[in-house]
Amino acid sequence: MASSSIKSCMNATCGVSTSSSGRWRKGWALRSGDFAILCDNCGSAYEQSVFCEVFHSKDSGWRECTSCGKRLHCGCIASKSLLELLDGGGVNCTSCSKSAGVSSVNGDEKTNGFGMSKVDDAGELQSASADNQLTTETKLMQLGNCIDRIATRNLLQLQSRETDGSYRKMKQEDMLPPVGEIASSSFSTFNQVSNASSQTAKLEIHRTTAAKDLFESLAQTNLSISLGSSLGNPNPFPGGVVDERVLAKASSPLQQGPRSRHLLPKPPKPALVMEANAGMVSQIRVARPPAEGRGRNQLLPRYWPRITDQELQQISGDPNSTIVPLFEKVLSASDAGRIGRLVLPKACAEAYFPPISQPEGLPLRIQDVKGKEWVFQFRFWPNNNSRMYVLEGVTPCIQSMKLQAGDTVTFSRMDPEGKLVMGFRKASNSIAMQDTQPSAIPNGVPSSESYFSGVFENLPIISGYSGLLHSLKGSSDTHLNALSKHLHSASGDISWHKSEKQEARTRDGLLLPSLLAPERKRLRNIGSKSKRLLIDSLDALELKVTWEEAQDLLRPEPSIKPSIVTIEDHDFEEYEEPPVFGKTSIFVVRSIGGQEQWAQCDSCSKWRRLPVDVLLPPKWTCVDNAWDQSRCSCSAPDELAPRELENLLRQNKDFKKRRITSGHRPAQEHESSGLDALANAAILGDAGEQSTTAVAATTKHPRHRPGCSCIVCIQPPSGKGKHKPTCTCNVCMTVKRRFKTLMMRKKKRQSEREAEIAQRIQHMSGPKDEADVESSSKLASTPMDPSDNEARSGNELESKSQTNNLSNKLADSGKGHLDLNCHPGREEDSQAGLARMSMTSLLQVASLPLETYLKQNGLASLSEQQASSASHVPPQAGENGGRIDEDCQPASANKTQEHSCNNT
DNA sequence: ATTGTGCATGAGTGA
DNA sequence: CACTCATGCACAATG
Repeated sequence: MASSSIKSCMNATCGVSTSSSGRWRKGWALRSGDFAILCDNCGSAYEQSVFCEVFHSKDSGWRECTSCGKRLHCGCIASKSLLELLDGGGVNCTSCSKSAGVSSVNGDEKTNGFGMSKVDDAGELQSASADNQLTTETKLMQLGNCIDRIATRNLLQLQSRETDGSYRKMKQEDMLPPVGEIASSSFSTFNQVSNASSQTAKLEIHRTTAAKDLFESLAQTNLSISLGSSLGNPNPFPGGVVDERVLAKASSPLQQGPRSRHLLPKPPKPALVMEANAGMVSQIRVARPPAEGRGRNQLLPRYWPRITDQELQQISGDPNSTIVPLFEKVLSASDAGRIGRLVLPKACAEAYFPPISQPEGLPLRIQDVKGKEWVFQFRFWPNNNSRMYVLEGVTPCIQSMKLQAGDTVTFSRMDPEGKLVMGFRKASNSIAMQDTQPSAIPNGVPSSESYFSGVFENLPIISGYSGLLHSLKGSSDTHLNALSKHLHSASGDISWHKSEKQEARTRDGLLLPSLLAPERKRLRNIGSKSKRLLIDSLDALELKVTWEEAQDLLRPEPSIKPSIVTIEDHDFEEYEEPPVFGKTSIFVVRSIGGQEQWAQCDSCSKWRRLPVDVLLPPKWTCVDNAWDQSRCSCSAPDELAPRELENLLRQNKDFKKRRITSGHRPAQEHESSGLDALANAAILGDAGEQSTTAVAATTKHPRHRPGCSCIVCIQPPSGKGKHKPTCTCNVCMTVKRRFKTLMMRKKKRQSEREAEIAQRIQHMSGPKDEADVESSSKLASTPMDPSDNEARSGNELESKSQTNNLSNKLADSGKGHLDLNCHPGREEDSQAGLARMSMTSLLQVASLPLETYLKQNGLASLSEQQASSASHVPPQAGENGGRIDEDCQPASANKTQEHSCNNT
């Protein structure tokens, strides 16, 4: 992975700047809400703010390949001629230009008034159909690419369709055969949106019989279809007749090329998913709604139904019925609120619900997926000169489905009864589907997940995000678990809508931003148009997790020595060289002493023990293991027994899980300050020591929950230096007090345990008993086993001697007794001491064994302290001592010596 | 006081 | 710029 400098966001309005010197500063290069983006070509990392759409700005210097979405930054573009400008607008990366099928895009758009790559697409189709065993991914990709392009270019043009009201009887005004005539018997895989594709394709088929041949041949490849076929309806969505206007539109070259792309609505994610009978392929169904209804209104793509066969069958329950997905809507806060009014998209209401002339409307019977029938009042309010349609009385239904804002309700019609059916999709799945589903990348590029890994194979982060994907996909929503499963069967996915594909590709390619940075289009799809819903909790999760992952992985070149820069009394390690993405490793804290880092050899996959302070390059092998000469070769045996290794990995996995889980907390929680992180580290130090090993600490705020608006949680992100070290604002004071409290708490626990252990030893003699103590201390997750401390202190004293100054200061401040609500106005010295420490040092201090910490800081031993405090501290102080009393009042009667103010 | 109802407003979006 | 629609808000109804 090439490295490059982290730079400020290129969007002038973003204002993100990480380093005025242009150098990368460890721990400061990124801040919450920012993340690195990588050039797909050279891997250079650039910083991008979450919300500024650098990549969407043509002035940014970044361009996306129109075909594959590859992002290339200006440097690459300039130096390597990586882009081919298309006549129709947009750009192609050279690889796409060279690859079969795409190279013709230019010509298509120039020569074909319909913007269809008539000849080439057909050629592609033919080529694809030449082999009925379309089993290779490449061919699927090609096919997907082809169909995708067709669909993309024509999707919008097909939105205006006119029917006689019955989806089974279509007007033949355009002299086009019904879709079914062409595709029903054969090409049964197109779903509704892809139905548009098929209809689009139909246009072409009409003109190129070769394409039809292809479809027919495709049918022989066991590509099965969608709703219609699966439910016995040969023509699931025959509403698609292209009317004259459409044809006229389609005839307009103006509609083609870049404009069409630009206009391309956010399509249903898996615009076209083929379902192989072999079961290898996902069958996410994305449907255009049937073009029927009175309104003739074009449905915004955000309302297009996306329903899987499973969902449909679940809805239907009756194999003789045909479910016609009508539309869906992501619930807004007000929809899901207690008001019980679900705002219906006007076009949908007018198209698919009974016509109402009076505002009072009429009761509407809608069946849910369980077969339960609900009656809602379907009505409208006059709104300006328009109407606003609502379903009233939906609260019970919403509640029974356990839906909330961000979840999706789907409306379908069960034919021939014409019964309305309401389904739902939980937001997690929705997001999983929308954001993480693998896309079939054209030109032989593997589906997103593999592409993910392929492009970033050197980036351990991939697995992490992959894990995130999986976790999202693995949502508990029973209605879409099947869907989630399908998401993993990426290899079979054939095609996506082009823009969708690009988005997916872009996201995938972006890696960090892709998951983290909600694109505008995507946001639009996720929820409302309102900014209020732009970031839901899961988005926040993604953002935070990714950012943290990025922080974990951005590291200096191992050989580079930093210069220390003091900024606002904070020491930063500053590097001339840009960061690299380092190899992930596993940190463990052994109860028997010391911390360890374990890394896996890229060559032999053996795990090697490393010093904790070692930063590894992205590629690392045993040969590079300069720290253990006995294991500096891949031939050297594993140091870990399989069981130990398993344990190690499992704990690492658990840690990641915890991390992801905690990522569900509001963004604010992640934005703990450096001191907060330190305090948290202290906590995690406790927690981590509760087992034999502990994996690295997190900066998450452990004691606050979603919605917490406490002074700590609401503080700004770290790294921006909004609070000076001498700042005595409530936030800073609270954080500092908290840290001290935590240290004291740790100390107290330690002393209690030590006393307990001493007591046991006293009562139980003999080596067996000692062993029991040892084991029980581990099993009972007793942190800070004194023997451990002794064992570890030796190691750590040396390596962490640098932290002694800080520790002394911490200890000084810690000598006082704590009251989190007091205002230690004369704390500045200790604060300054804190602030001057690098985060690394702070974290190290926080993870020091208490005994070491106390010794280093000249504190009395625990037993001594206990003895002395016992004589001074009133009984109630002891009762409170175990908890952090952040809320205690300065004037509290509880204000014991232990909690007395530091400013005394 | 709480909940329900209907309308108004304005951000966001597509054409 | 017109339109959609999420939500705010005032007023009414109800407990």
